[in-house]
Amino acid sequence: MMQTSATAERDAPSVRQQAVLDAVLGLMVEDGEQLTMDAVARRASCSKETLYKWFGDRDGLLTATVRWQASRVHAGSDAAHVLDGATLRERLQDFAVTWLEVITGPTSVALNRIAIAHAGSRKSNLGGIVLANGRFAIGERVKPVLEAGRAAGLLAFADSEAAFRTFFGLVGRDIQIRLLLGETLDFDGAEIRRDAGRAVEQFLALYGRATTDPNHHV
Amino acid sequence: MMQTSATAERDAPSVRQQAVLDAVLGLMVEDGEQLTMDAVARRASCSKETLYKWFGDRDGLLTATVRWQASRVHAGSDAAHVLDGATLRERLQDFAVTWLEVITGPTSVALNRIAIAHAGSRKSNLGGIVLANGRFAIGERVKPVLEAGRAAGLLAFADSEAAFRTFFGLVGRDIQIRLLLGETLDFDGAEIRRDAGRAVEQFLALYGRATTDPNHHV
DNA sequence: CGCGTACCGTACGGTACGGTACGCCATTCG
DNA sequence: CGAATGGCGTACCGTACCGTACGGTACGCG
Repeated sequence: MMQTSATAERDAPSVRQQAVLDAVLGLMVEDGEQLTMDAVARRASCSKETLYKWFGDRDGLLTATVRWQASRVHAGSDAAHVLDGATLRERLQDFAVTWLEVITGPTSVALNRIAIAHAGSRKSNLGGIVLANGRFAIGERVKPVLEAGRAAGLLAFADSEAAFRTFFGLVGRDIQIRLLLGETLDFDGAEIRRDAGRAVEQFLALYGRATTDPNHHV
Repeated sequence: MMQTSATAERDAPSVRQQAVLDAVLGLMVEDGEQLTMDAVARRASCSKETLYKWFGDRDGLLTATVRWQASRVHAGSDAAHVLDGATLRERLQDFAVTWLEVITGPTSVALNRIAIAHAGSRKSNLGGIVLANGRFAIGERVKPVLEAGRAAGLLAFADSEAAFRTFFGLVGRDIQIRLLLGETLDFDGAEIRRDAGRAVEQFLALYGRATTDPNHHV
């Protein structure tokens, strides 16, 4: 018995399959309750049998969807090993803005809701995937910047993981849990930038050595 | 047709009803998946008919359970309007420890999972109840302390809500989302106290005016 | 003693949903 | 042009679970 496409395992989804996964995301965002296989098939204009052939079962479909969404977030590889104070501040600000934009987006909220609901049971750890591509992915990207900042004498900390976690807390605060619990906070870009700026300033106040260069404007 | 007990609405649950709600909590913690009315009836040694008579429907039972758990958390009313640096630090430390103990507890994790899963749909906002008794309740208790600290010249901030949210972020960081997503972090009391202490120090570093009294030991 | 009340245990109906089977059409390839 | 393949639509099955109905029992009260 050859599986026509073992997409459920690891392969990148085909274009048609991506359309299906986008349909799943759409349904998640609209109403996480009626995320049924029939609804997905209807929305994606495909048959349920195809869904099962491609993704195995419902969990496989959800897992593929989470992976698909995760694969979109990755972007912007990093360079610039030499840091001055302004650049460090700028990089941190970028991370904070990006992170806030992600977690306040309806897709992230819906996806995290599904993953958290699933985390109660044991099978198919969506939570692990979301964590790996969210919290941990951003951590692995921020920590080198922090360490570069330390190497440049701009930051002082012993444990980069601990430093990142503080940064994480200063940026996110109570926003994610409030959104997940159903509160409707509306963030425009200006608000996010303001929040991110405050978080970066606070982080630098806690961990900055030279209080960043004095001739820093705006 | 008189309802024998309109408990579903607002009254405090009877002792027998509390036992039922504790059974629900037990099932939530053990395995949020099989939280079925049959399972609750079996666990609580009562009939399903009684469940429906007392709580109306499944959502009513869940809502009553969330309220019941929420009613337990409230404790320790506050006094001490005059603050010195050591007392302020101690109060904040207490709040941080209490909060960390709550959110890392299995009951809180299970309850938040249920509420978040429910927050996707519209009906019966468990999320609102959890927010009101968790995030917002602790906020309303911390803010007066912060304001007293400001009145005593120990803290400097414009918006007590914003100051509290920073405190919240410094204390919780990524802990809650990681737990909700299924990661198994084990915190003992020592770890929690260490974390709380770090958060308080960082908060005071950001918002403290006089760096708290110099002859503060321990 | 007999009756009502409250509750337990359980069986049942209705329904929603995951998963499967099958008929049909379109495209492609020999 | 005929056959095969892939996929859509749909009907169908089994099951899980919500909500209800019903029989049986213990207890209080006239």
